[in-house]
Amino acid sequence: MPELPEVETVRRRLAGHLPGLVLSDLRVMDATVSGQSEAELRELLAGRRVLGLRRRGKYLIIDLEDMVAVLHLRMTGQVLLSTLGDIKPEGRPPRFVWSFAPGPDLHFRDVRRFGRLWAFVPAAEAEFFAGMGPEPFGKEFTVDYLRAALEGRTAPLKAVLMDQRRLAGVGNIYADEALFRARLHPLRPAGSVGPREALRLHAAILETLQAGIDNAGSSIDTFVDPAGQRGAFQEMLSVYQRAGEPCRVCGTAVRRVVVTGRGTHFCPRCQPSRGRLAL
DNA sequence: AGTGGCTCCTGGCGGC
DNA sequence: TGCCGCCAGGAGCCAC
Repeated sequence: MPELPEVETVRRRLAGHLPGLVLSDLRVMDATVSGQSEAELRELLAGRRVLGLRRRGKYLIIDLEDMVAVLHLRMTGQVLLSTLGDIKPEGRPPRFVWSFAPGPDLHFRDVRRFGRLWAFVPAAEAEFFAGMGPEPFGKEFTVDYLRAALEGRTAPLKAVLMDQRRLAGVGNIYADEALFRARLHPLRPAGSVGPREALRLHAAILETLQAGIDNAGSSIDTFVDPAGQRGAFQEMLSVYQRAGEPCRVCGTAVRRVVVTGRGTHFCPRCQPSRGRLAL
């Protein structure tokens, strides 16, 4: 599940290879990957030089001369670069392929086909990302911002953390891990979080995301970087997908509940509900 | 407006 | 051994 750390891992890898190359051609094997046709995408993108790579939340942004391409990996998206390792054919063809001159091919693989590609002029970018919450590592995401985002809300704390309009980049894995680190119960009403707890949560979000980036992401399911390498953060998870296993801090069995349709993992002892919840 | 439920998609896995 | 049905989840959409 590519979240901010996984997309950042992809961005850093590509940033060492793509800038300066010309996107010479592209082929779309699965038309559902974009609302734009292969011909439209080629018209907009082909022949342009790559200027750089950015990330916004879980979106990967490829800056080209006078044009922007945006890719969302969603659940199972993989970006593979042929110079970084042999791209071995697997059962399913890539959803699209970009060819660079001189040099490598970029394959976008995506088993569950939720990933999406967009292309537009730079002037359209602000509208594209309008309504998206601040970057966790940006200046706007302060403790005060977090407190205001939680204040008065009855929705589960975890649901607010994962709401991309409130905060960009946090998904299911890092929400569970950040809440564990902050010792906060995922089902606490967001508005019940006090000032000291918000301070802990703010630090926990940043520390958890940074640990994910430092370990090249979590390869829980299919995530690999553009060289086909797995991340290592899955080996350090405290609660995510550890239901029934002992908490690494206190030994209590990790519990699993469903919060807004998402598997949610927590330690009932380290993350007490403070009597507000019958759990 | 805030909240929650549904949908997309398919490989993998549990159950019988 | 084989097959059916269910599950995972980011984000958009819809209903209340």
